[in-house]
Amino acid sequence: MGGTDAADAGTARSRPRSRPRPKRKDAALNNERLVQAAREVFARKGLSATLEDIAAQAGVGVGTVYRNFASKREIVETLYDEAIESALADVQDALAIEDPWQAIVAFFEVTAANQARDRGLGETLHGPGHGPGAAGPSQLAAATLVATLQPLFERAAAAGVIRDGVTATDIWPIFTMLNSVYGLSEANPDLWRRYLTLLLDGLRATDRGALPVPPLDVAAFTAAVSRADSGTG
Amino acid sequence: MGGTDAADAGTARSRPRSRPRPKRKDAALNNERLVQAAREVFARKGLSATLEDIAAQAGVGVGTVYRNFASKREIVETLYDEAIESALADVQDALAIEDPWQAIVAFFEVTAANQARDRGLGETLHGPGHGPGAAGPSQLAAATLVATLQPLFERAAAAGVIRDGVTATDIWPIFTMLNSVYGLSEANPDLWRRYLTLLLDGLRATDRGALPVPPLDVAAFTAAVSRADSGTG
DNA sequence: CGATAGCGGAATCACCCATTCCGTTTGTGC
DNA sequence: GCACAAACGGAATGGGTGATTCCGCTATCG
Repeated sequence: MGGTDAADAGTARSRPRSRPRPKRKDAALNNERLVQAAREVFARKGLSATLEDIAAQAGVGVGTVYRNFASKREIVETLYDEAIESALADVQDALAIEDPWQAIVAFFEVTAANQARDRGLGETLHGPGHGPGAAGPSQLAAATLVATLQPLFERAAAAGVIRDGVTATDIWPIFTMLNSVYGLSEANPDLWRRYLTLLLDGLRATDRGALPVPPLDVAAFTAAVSRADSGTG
Repeated sequence: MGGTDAADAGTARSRPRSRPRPKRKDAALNNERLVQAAREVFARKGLSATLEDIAAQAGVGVGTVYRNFASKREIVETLYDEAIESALADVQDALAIEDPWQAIVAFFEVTAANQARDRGLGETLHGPGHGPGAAGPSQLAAATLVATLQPLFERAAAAGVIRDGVTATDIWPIFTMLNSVYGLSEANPDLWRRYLTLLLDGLRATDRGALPVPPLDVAAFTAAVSRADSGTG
């Protein structure tokens, strides 16, 4: 095996004197091309897309994928490294909005739109993940996200614009639901907005009575997030 | 390989005279026990549960499963044969309720509760299914279901109790969303009711403005249902 | 040109699960 | 009890999927 292929793809250079070869031009191109391809494929098919899909999309063979990345997991991490920070930033953006209710609406719309556009993102933010490889500090991330969201919800509660009893932990189930609906109809890629509207209208302060079941408390929330695995149970 | 094992398991009895062997007592028990085990396992884990799970639950070996059923699919069909009729019956029950809005609420609650209780049921009603085996006339079933639901929604629309623009095809995405949320927290098996309430309150006639995106039309609906496959796309 | 980094993609490996096979156990009829 | 086939358990098999590795071939660089 080549041995030191993947890792130092971008580092290279520092060869003592008389380095026999610099680096082939086409090889350099491929790295960039692969990242792009992976981005597209994961966005479209989710993290369970195969490396062959990605290679094909990049117009190369699978071997080349491994010359640029040590494993599938590494690709995913490369792409979705900042996913969580990005989501947290969305919360901050939302907090910057004056109107407490509009802030919440904006948060959901932006975040959902991102996840609708990029299925891999949604799966990354969702926990241990559905693909073989995926895993991560998602419990931590989720907990952080909830903590960050707290002010958004508290502000809305204080302003009386959000339904009684709605808490930040409600976002997990809500995004789970939205996730399931993003790809329902190819002909109708924005269909999810319809159901987000339904949900938001349900979240809004209302005279229609209390919610029938309490939300997840933080412990249950964390538990739910960490065992978030696909199908079987 | 007894040959004629599976099919006639429950028929027996009428042994003229001098039949070599009647049927072993324990064998008869196992059939019933297996059905029960399958019911429980599919309810808990969904249709992707393995036959080994079922065998274990029944306290027998896999071989015995095959002595009672020709294949996994046959088990599924045995158990969920009447699933669709049952769902249609729920619609009829709902139509029997005077109040048009309460009828809709009742329909969703009953149906969702059934699917929450039995994950296999939800998957069966959901289309081609997530497991290797599953498949079926689900497009047809779904179309039938929508047709059957039509009166329920039309009546509510006529009474002005349902939000403008909500149609029977909306049930597909809604149940898809609910499906994703049934098992979120083991500590909180009724959590889904919280989100169903949110959705129902969104569906109710409201002064909060129109929905942002049109629903699936019947064609798109059918398309969506038939390609309802799991993750990857 | 000649050496060789890089390449494509077939072959491997690792899992997973339905289904089949077969030696062993266990009711049954005598 | 006894003989025997029905039933049984569960290991072996077969097919499928997808990540990862290997290797002969090719294109680039000096």
